[in-house]
Amino acid sequence: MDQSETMPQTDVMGSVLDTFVGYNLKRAYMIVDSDFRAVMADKALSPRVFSALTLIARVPNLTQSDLSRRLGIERSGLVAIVDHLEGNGYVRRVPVPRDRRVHALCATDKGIALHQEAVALVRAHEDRLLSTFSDSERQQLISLLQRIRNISEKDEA
Amino acid sequence: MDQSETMPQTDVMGSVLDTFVGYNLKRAYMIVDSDFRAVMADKALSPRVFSALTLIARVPNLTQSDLSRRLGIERSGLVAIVDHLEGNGYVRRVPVPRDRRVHALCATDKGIALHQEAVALVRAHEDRLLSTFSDSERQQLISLLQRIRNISEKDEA
DNA sequence: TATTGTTATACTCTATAACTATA
DNA sequence: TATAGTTATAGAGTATAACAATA
Repeated sequence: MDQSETMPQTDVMGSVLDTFVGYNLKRAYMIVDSDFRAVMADKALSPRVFSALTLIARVPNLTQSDLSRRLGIERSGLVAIVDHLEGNGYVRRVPVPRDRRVHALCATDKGIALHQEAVALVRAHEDRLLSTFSDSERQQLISLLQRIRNISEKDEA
Repeated sequence: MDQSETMPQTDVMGSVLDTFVGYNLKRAYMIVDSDFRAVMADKALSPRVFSALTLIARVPNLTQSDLSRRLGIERSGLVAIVDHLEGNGYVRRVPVPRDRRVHALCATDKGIALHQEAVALVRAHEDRLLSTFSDSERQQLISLLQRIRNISEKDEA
């Protein structure tokens, strides 16, 4: 009788958990996320605020609904983010005459400046954290992660 | 004068965000995490409870401190997880005579059975979600993610 | 003194539902 | 009716600090 059918193997060093993509994804995500927060703490930019500012700075006249779709978060969750950016003078909610329900999100000069500083800081943070990765390995990782992102876009369509 | 020095490029299709490892990591993580939760909902196993049960089932006589170090979460956060597993009869906190501070965590037969079902379900969930990945691509992704995990272990040491 | 498990607490991110004002 | 922005609320997950029991 094969014991493996009735009993899980004990694993002392390499855990079964390490064979799951999801577990490795989470652990890696938490490391990168936590380093990001440490680096950006004095700019008061969390990952989500950074992402929002980046899109607002680079895509003119985004609406909040556009932005929520792009970032994959709910409209309701975006309100606090835009409040924060507007409260610190990085972004303005500009009324749109042809549809008075929507606000166009426009980065101020101060917002553009912060965006540029922030991108440089985030690049430096990733360069340092991933200093043992070759350019090709880093690109490979990004491609594989984008494959996962694309799977879910297919499901939605 | 080079405009790229003073103005960020606008990006309409592929965003700068897509060039950051962290952003892709987060988006991919959220997709896998959300699919995991949907699949495991009727077993009431969140990712963290699944991970805890898996280690408890496979590593005999773990203490909570051991487990928290293995999972990379605080001891305080583990209490609710073990409470949940113990409350449902999957795990017992067994007193250890030689050190009365610690509890050995032991999976019950019911816990072992759930663990085995759960591992099969999680494997199926990843096989389905990553069905466009070859075995080698999947292993490559895991290896790259483990490289990130190892970076941080180095920092801790 | 240090460690184990625990409690209390708070913060971030996220989601859902319902509201309002427009269209 | 449907959509944009908003509010209220709740639920995970995480972290920090402090405590009692024990080493």
